[in-house]
Amino acid sequence: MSTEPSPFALLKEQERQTRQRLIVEAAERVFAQKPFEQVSMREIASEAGISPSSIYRYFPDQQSLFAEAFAIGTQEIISRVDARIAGGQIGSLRDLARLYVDFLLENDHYFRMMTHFMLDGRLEGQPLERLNQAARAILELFERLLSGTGADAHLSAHAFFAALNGILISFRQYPGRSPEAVRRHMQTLADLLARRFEESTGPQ
Amino acid sequence: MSTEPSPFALLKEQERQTRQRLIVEAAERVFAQKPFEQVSMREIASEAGISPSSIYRYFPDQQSLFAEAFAIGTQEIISRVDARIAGGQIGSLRDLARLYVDFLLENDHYFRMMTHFMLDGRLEGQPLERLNQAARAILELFERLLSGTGADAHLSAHAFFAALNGILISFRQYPGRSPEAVRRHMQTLADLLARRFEESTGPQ
DNA sequence: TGTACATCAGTGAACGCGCGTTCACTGATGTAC
DNA sequence: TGTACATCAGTGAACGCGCGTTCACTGATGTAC
Repeated sequence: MSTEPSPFALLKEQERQTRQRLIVEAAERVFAQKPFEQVSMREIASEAGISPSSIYRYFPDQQSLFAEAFAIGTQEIISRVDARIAGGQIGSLRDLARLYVDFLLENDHYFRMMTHFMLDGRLEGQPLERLNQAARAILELFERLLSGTGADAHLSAHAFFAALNGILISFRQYPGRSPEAVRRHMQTLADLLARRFEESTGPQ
Repeated sequence: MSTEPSPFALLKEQERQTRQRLIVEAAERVFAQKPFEQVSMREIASEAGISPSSIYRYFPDQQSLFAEAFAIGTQEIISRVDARIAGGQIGSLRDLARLYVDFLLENDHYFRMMTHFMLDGRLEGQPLERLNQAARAILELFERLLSGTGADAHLSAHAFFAALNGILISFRQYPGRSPEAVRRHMQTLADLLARRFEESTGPQ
């Protein structure tokens, strides 16, 4: 039925994807400046240097654009963590916790999107699938590092993952603290948590 | 300078506060039906059986109304916990964790507001003060129950509080689980967490 | 080489919507004399 | 008891705004013959 796509058609398609990518990157730059729920198509277009209507050449609606940005961020965090693991830089739960906290502090818009989707969860289809995959991948990392403790590694991984998210949310606006002090406090709490999870080696 | 307010004036003021309260309660009923960020003044007015403009007789703007609703919810959770403690129903970290998780699962709109303010933090003045007071009160509860473990009770309380919030957020949309299954999973994780914090009695 | 046609990225203007909020007004109640 | 006035809860209509999205159009590029 379908003809083999010509090299020209392929190239065109590639160029199209490149431009699509440029839009997503512009969106990420805007997300870095304000809560992403408040980001409008007009702002993203302006940042990308195109007109708002042009975005609709590449995404059917705002939802899809946001979900794509989120999916890309997810891929990034996973590949970063993978790289560190491959590089042997992550040997303990503590290392992983530290990396996780740092990444989410530095990629605030990604963190906001994650909590947004956790809270409101309007995701569907492929983007939802990607989010769940990412969560599973992270949980597996934690699980692997927890498997030596003798306790139920699966449950522990869930609790630990959730606890780190909670630290990131709960102390984000710690009254009267500078961003750097907040970061230190979060790292201290993450360390404390990791210790609690590492030291308990007894049954159950 | 100021005259003693007459009983009549006092009564009038009381009635005014009662009506103000009715508006807040209407708002809470609407919050129960949808994410509170999506709740409009028109909806609240409709639920309260008044016109939108009437709300402005009682609150200067939407922000203030929402903050008031939040402050009232905060008072409620604290007085509930206090009552249970006075009743001797809370003897362990586990009990407290369980109560906390249950309360926030049952008062979803309150939980959403809490995370909203933690994330966006547009609160100022008195409402912000109330939020911080509430957080401190809860942290003190945790701290008291953790003070026997020998570790730094203050930091542990922070970590534990944050971890519970994280559990509530991270598994809220646990894919493919019924609300009841989600609740059970959260309680399991909260229990696991409490155990980790209780059992570690060594130094540091 | 020249001409007619197809494709498609990009655009400016506009549409329709729901929102928070304001405003001029009504009508009920209480007060002063 | 009657009358003029003050207070204030409540209202319907409207304002102005910014949003996501659509639409008819332009202009550049490539293709067919």
